[in-house]
Amino acid sequence: MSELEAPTIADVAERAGVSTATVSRVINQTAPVAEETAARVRAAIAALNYHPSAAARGLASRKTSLIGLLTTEISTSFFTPILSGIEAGAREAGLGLLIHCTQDEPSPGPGYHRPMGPHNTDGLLVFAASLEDAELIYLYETGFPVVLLHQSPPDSLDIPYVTVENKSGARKLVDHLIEVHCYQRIAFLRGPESHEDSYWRELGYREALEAHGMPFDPTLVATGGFHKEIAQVAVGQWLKEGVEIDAVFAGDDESATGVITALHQAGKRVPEDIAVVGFDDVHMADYLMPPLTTVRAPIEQTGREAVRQLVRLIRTGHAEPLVLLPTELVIRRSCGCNS
Amino acid sequence: MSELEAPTIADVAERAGVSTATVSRVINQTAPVAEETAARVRAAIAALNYHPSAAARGLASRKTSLIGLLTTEISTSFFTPILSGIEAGAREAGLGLLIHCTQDEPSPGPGYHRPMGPHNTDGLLVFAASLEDAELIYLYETGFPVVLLHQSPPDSLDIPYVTVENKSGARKLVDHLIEVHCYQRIAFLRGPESHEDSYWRELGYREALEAHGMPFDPTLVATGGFHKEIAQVAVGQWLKEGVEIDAVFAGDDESATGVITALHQAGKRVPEDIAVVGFDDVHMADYLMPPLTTVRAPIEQTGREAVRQLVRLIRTGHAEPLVLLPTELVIRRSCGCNS
DNA sequence: TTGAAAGCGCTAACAT
DNA sequence: ATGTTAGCGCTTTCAA
Repeated sequence: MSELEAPTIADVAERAGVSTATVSRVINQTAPVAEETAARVRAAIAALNYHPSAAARGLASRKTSLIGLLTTEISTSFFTPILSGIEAGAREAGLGLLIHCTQDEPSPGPGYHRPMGPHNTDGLLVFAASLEDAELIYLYETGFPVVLLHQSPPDSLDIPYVTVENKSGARKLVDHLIEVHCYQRIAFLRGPESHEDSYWRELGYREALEAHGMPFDPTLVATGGFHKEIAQVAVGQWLKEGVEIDAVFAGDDESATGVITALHQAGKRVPEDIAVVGFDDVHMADYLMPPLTTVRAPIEQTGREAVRQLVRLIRTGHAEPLVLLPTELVIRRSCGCNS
Repeated sequence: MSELEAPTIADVAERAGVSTATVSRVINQTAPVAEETAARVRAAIAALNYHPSAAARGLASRKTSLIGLLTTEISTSFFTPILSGIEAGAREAGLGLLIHCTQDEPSPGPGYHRPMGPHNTDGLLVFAASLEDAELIYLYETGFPVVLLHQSPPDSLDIPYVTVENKSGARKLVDHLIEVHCYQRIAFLRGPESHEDSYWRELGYREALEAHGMPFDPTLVATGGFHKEIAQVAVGQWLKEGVEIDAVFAGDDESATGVITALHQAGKRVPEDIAVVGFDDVHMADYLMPPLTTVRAPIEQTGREAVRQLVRLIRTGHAEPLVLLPTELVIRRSCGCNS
């Protein structure tokens, strides 16, 4: 447990018989160095097991080599693959990843302690509604690189954002329910208000109904919160009230799980009595009983792509204003197909 | 997009009419400051929206206020709650969290670039086998704070570690299978070798058999890899070979999902024909068909606790050598109960 | 209770 | 191709 002092660039320079500037040059490949000299430096680095101090480097170069991720959730089946994609993207870009979950935190009033920002990162990834608009706007005006994930920018500022084709995915899904299975009474479960995804999915749902001349019935819409338990009680409520339902579009796969469970508990068969479909195609979707018909959203890619855009923004000052990743219908059995 | 220069401590000092030292004192509460002065400083900080540079602070104080997390996986149902606990723990401790997934990376030969260590963090959380023993030993000898998660230290060094009571949990589970359900041929699915958890669970399995005078039969053990697909094919293999099985202890819930699916596909009923039990009690466990009997491992707490120990280690130089979180049997239906 | 000033370990501009 | 040196923005003695 002896607190050994870590070697500094000066130690390396001394051992290699060069100046610290030269050591810096071979480390950062920022200027040509004679191969023989470079070799000596590398040897010294290896011998001393030298690793440059991130703080010193950051202070001198004014960059942290870190990106930050602000999120509202962390262990949901939806966010988890996104995080995976982000981590992989950051790693590939040679950037460290700082993460922070925003929960019951004070609004940015006076004395607000920003967990991440220009003081400790080179750029920020902001998932869903994890940052107040005011903060977002402040960062934007300040010229700090930010990319939004599954959320559009406030005040239509041109902050780049990446998300999936929610509306058209939902549209395809509900079209399938109507056209192939001829379901008439299709229910929809909303996600939490903080998820813009839910808003677009509902729009797709409504468009599908309208396109087929079917009325939008408010009694067929409830809140599932993108959450198993919440969806479960919502369905229980419908059942108790005797609402007539042919199929339920659960908003996401997580909710679909709760819906299926509620239906089973009520003695209903899926899909014979009531069909169920989800959205996202999370890992579990294929393992539910019955296997879940859903929309594949490339959410891991969403994370990777967000990092790519953020890196572009950091390095060039520009990025794609909007990246919309395509979604794809995944037919399994819960909709009534293949059964 | 104007690249505004961020205010420095000097700007704050000037605006408040004090020295930078005083500003530092009110920020860090490192020495008494007259309340009236402090108020002026705080006002200046708020007015300028000042946030101290992490790099400068780190360089001067020789601490980063960051902890690092090294892991082999990130989006598994097992790791996800751990991460959640770690993030919450770090947030509560006022520390930033840096995460890095170690995948197909070069061994620490010459020129090895350590993603995290003394150069960029105050301490490290190491999950499972995410860091080579050599590196671990080096960090240990260097006196750098490290806490292990779900893994014991190499060479029995006294590096603190936290994990769950795998062996006794498995023992209780298999005891239940034997004593309550009288299953004779109980199969076991191993996890990946990199997961020490699997080793201890197997030990619990073997002890339970032995305690009941039942032979250990190698043909009843295969590798499920803590993975749905792998478990699925392992079970398929058993079925194809006609191995007689009463129940399978899947190693973890993830595998159990694959086992149940394989059994369903083969036309077997769970638990009537073959019972299935898991380990971990992940979120999905209660939503499988049938609901999964398993062992509740407080894995989110495991993450929180690891952070607590790491913080202790950083601040005091000492921590609990071993924290073993208790596990608890969760009886649902897949074992044959309540059906 | 406060200020002055010396670094912390790097990078980068400027010399040579 | 390489060395010198002036900061980067803080914290922390040391004085006052």
